[in-house]
Amino acid sequence: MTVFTEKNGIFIKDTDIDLAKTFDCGQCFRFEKDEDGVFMGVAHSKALRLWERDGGVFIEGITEKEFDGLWRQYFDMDRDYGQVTKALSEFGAVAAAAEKGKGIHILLQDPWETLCSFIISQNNNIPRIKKIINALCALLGKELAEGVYAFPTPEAVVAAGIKGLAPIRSGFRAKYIIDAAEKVVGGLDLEALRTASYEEAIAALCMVKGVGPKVANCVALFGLGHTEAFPVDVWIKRVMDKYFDKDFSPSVFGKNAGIAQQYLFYAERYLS
DNA sequence: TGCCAGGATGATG
DNA sequence: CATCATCATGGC
Repeated sequence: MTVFTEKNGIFIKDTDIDLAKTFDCGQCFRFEKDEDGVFMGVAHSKALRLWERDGGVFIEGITEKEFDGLWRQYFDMDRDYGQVTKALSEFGAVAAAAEKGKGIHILLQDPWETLCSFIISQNNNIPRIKKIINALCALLGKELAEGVYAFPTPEAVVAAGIKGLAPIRSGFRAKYIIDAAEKVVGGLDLEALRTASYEEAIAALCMVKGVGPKVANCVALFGLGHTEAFPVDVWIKRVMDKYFDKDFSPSVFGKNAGIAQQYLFYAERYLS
């Protein structure tokens, strides 16, 4: 991967990232592609526009310094994803997952936003999840540009209260969102869970109402960077039982086990 | 343990 | 067109 500075942004050459799959694989709810192939969304309180071009990716309006300071980690550009797909492809039943998932990168998202988003995602479908999150941002988030809103701070959510959240129509999840916001404002240090063990992070996240092992696993993977975890006792077990041999061990994926998990999730709709 | 909590969506009758 | 099951679930 090489980064070049251009007139109004940076161009990343020699990367295997596929933006459509990365934004559409269920890890992220805030990016949309327009008819010209431009992806627009908000991450880490910045409005972003980017697109694929000449076998690489152009990101508008950022410098190389900003890329190295934040976006390189956000887009997980320094991992060898070839290793993940190679490991997956060695299991006959899920070789298709490796092929389908090729190009997915695991985004390192803001932990609070990730926690909130996956509380909203529980027992829910992607169109409605996106709708609720967009409504939440428009209601309580800072306006970054015309009609473009940052994800609201936990303080803003606490201030709104459960009645204040009524317009976003999150249903029974509103009380969980409030509890998460109160705990974060009250000192739950999500950043600190990045360096904690996966088990400690899960335990801490499950203290929040509405957060069980599945939601916690998503937050640990997408918001905290726990890419090494492949928890066989949550959702993934269903897929494993279906596609893997009984003696399969996720340890073959090493530090990329959590990423293999996401490839399977993305590909599962194509495996039958 | 089983039932319940929005509402969108796609399958089925 | 109506009805139903499902949803990366958790709480009580």
